[in-house]
Amino acid sequence: MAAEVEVIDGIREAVLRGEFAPKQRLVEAELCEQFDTSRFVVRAALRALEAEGIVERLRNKGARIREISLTEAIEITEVRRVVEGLVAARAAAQASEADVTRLTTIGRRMREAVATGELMQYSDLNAELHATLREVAQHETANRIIERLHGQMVRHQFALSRVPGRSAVSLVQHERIIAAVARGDVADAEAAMRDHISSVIDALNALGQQASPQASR
Amino acid sequence: MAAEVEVIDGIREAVLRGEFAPKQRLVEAELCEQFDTSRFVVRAALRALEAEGIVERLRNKGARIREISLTEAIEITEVRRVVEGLVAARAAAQASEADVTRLTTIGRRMREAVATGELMQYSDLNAELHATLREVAQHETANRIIERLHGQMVRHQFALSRVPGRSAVSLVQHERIIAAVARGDVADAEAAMRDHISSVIDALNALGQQASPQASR
DNA sequence: CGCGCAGGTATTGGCTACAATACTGTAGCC
DNA sequence: GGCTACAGTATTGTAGCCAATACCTGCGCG
Repeated sequence: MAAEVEVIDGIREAVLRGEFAPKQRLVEAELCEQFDTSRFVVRAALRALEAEGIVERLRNKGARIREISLTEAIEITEVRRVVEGLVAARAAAQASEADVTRLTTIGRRMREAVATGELMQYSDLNAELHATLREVAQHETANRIIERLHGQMVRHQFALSRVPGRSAVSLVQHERIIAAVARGDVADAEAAMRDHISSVIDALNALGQQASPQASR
Repeated sequence: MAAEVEVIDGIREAVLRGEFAPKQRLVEAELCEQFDTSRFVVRAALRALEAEGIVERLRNKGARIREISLTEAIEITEVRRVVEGLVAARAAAQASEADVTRLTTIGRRMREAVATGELMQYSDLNAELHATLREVAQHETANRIIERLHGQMVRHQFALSRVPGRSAVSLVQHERIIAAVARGDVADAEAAMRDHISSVIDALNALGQQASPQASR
C-alpha cells in the first residue's frame, strides 16, 4: 500500500506534467515496468485514479486518460466558481493577521511578476494564492473537491495560461479578493472570487470559439 | 466487474439503509459471505467506497464505515448549499414547460403531505424535488458531487427529518425555489436554494447544541 | 477487389495462495 | 496482583496464475 500510493502519485504527476495524452491507453504491463511494481499495485492505482476522474476504465478495454471536453471543463469551472467562492468567504471570516500578511505578499509578488512579464512566475503565484486561501479557509470538504476538480483541468488550465493578456486582467481580480479577505468582508470576498472565476469561464468559452467555431466539442 | 459493481452498490445501499453503524469494521471475509463473492471483488468495492468517502481504510487495519462528525456534516452541507445553488440557477435558466409542470406538481404534493402530516411522504418528495432540479439543470459535474456528498450525509439526514416542525419551514422554501425556477429567475432560484440549505445548516447546528452542549464533536 | 468470418494474440478480469502485520490472550516475572 | 513479553490467531497486503474478452490479421468467398 505504501508502494501503491507512490504509483498513484507517480501516474497522477505524469498526467499533470502532460506526459500522457488524452485518450491514450494506459496498458497495465507498461505501467508495471515504468514504475517497477506489480500489476496488482498498478490496477489499484488505476482504480483510484478513475475515482479521481483522471482516467476512465472501460470493461475489458483497459484504462485511458479521460478526455475532458471544453464543455466539461466549463462545467468543472462553474462548480469551482461557487466552491471557491465559499472558500474565499470563509477565508475572509477567519483569516489571522499572519494570513493576511501572507496573502498581501503573494499579491505584491503577483503585481511584480506581471510588470516584468514573468508568466510562469505569475502562474505559480496564482496557484499559491488559491492554495493559501484554501489553507486559511480550513474547509476540508471544499478543499478535497477543488483539488479533485483541478486535477481534471490541467490540460485546459495550461491552454488558458497561454492566452495573451489574461494575467493583467486576473491581477486586479486577485487583488480585489485579497483586499476583501484582508478587511474580513465575507460577502465581497465571495463575490470577488466568483467574478474572477467567471472571467476564467469567459476565457474558456473564447478559447472554444477560436479553436472550433462550428464544433461543439 | 459486473459482479463488482453489484457488490459496491450492495454495500452502499446497506450503508444508506443504516445497516452498518459508523466506525463499524467491515471485515473482508464477512462481506465475501454476505454478498457471496470473492475477497478480490470485495476489496475493489471497498476501494471504490473509500473514494466515495463512505468508508475509510487504514493500513493493515481494514475498512470501517467512516464516521461523519457533525462539524463535517455541516461542512458538507455548506458545499451542497453553493453547488445546489448553481444547480437551481441552471434549472431556472433552462427549464422547459414540461419541467415546470413536473416541479409544480411535486410542490403541490409536498403541500398536501405537510397538511396531512405524512412526514415520510414529504421526505420522499423532498428527495424527488432536488433530483428533478438536478435532472433539469443537466450539470453532470455538479450532480456527481452532490450525489457523493449526499451519500456521506445519510445518517444526519435521517436525524434531521425527525426534527419536529422542519417540514413546515422547508415547505415555503421549496415553494419559493419552484416559483423562481418556473418564472426563469436565475438569481432568485439560486438565492432561494441557498436560503433553504442555510436553514438546513441551522437545523444541524441546533441538533449539535441539544445533543452535546459541551462537546464539539 | 471488397466484404465477412475465423483464428490468433494481446490485454484485462478474477481467483487462489502466500507473506506481512496487527490484535489478543496467556503465562511468567517483578 | 499487576505488568510485560511472547506466542498464537485473525485479518489484510501482495504476487502470480488462469480464464475471459476484445482487437487485429489473414484467409476465403462473393
